[in-house]
Amino acid sequence: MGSCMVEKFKYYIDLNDDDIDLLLTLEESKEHYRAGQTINKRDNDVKEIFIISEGWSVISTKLDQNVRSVFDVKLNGDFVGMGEVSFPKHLYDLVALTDVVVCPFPKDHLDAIFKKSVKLSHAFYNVLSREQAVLYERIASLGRRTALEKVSHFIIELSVRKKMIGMCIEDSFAFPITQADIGDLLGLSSIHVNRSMNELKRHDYIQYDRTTMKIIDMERLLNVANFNRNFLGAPVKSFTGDAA
Amino acid sequence: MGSCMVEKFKYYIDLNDDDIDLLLTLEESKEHYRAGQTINKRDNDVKEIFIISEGWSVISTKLDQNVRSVFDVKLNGDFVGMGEVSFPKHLYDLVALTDVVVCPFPKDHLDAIFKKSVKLSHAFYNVLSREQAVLYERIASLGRRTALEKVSHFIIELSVRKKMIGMCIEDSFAFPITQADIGDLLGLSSIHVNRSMNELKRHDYIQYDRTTMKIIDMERLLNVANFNRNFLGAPVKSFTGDAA
DNA sequence: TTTTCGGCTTAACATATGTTAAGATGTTAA
DNA sequence: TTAACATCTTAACATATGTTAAGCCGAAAA
Repeated sequence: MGSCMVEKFKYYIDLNDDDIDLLLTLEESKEHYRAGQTINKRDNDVKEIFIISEGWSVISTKLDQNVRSVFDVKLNGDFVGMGEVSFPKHLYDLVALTDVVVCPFPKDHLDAIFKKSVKLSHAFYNVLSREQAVLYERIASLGRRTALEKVSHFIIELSVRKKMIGMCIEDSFAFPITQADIGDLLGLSSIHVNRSMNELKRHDYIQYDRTTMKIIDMERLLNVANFNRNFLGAPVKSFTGDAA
Repeated sequence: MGSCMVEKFKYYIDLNDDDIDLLLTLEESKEHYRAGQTINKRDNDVKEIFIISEGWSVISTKLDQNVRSVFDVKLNGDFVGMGEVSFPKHLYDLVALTDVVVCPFPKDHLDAIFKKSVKLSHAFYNVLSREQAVLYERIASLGRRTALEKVSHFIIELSVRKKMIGMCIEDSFAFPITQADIGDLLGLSSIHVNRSMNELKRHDYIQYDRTTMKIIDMERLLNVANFNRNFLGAPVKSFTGDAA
């Protein structure tokens, strides 16, 4: 099996052999973590960027003794720490929800990329921009959507992301996340997450158990969520906009 | 008066004469907008990055006929469109709250920067990373804070930002933003923003009128807001962390 | 097999925030 | 000067969401 970074960037830009060689040189061997383990801890030194290779994890932080905020779920193929790499210490915790495999990419290698390849520098910049767009979407969601909309939106977003990596077949995908975690992600109590999910189930929009989520009526779910279909749109391959 | 971009980046990195020349070459003349004008419109072509030179503006989007989400307030010295530049079309509206002066920086010039200066590429990447950290903070705020905490936090954040640009004297600063706009920013109704602000006023934590905000009891306001003092912390000058 | 435990489910109740409406105030336009 | 309009303010009321508590269920541990 090849390089995580190469696989990932092939989606954003056309890599030539030099690019691929450069990336391969800089990559290290995979690391394994168990469900529940903390992969990165806030305030620890930032040593690397990760690409998730397998499993689910979440980026989160404790605001207070009893208050936790979850910022995002990270899946197979996602980058972690793309922005944190500009800071000396980790800003957030990265916690494994399932068993997880990650590809670490040492952060001083990023300096090498910037020196040697304009194209790859662009690519890193673009990844960060896309992450930013997703965060904006989340802000709008948190501020101005009802619980039912938030939950629907979250489920659809996951199905879209899972589909992109071939892990969503017939609108059905693995769903190993706790309702409490979803609450911390959407700014809701776990009880209210439960109410909302069950309402969606009662209407036969979705079906789920402890391990699996299946969207039954995507059309109506999209409607409930008020989902903007192009917010996870196609990537742009350069600043000048000559996309794929 | 010199270049906006140079002024701004001096804060992030040590610019030598070549860097400064490069930035100066690429900068264009300032543009003026009137209060209420839309500076960038969503779906229009992205042509440039801006640095705000004077005045207040907001980044926002309409989710629906009656629903608007405000993502951020942009002040003197702030970048706008640092992430949008990776997309062909604008993702959000940029609206002037007061009369505004901006320094445009054409986006194809960014390509030139990436080709000619590793250091400046780093700097742009770092700016984007810092913006991301602020967005994470906002997400935590929206999801897990009460109205009173949100409003307090917003006022303190503004005072910190205003202080950084020398526009906050004795905890007093210009405040030309509507309670409705604050509501759209914090995910609250304007009525509830009013309730919260007046509660803060009644306790003599703050004092304000249509044009000016003054923090009277910063200690207690920080306490109400549960403000994390280092979230607007010092910048990092390279990925390898050899800060200033 | 039984026990334990974490997560799900539901209900009853509490509360923060939203909504509507009406008047006050200040600012701009005529 | 008056009129028109934005915004702020306050009150009464409606509702979405949070909280507490209790029982249930299924997976892992003993």
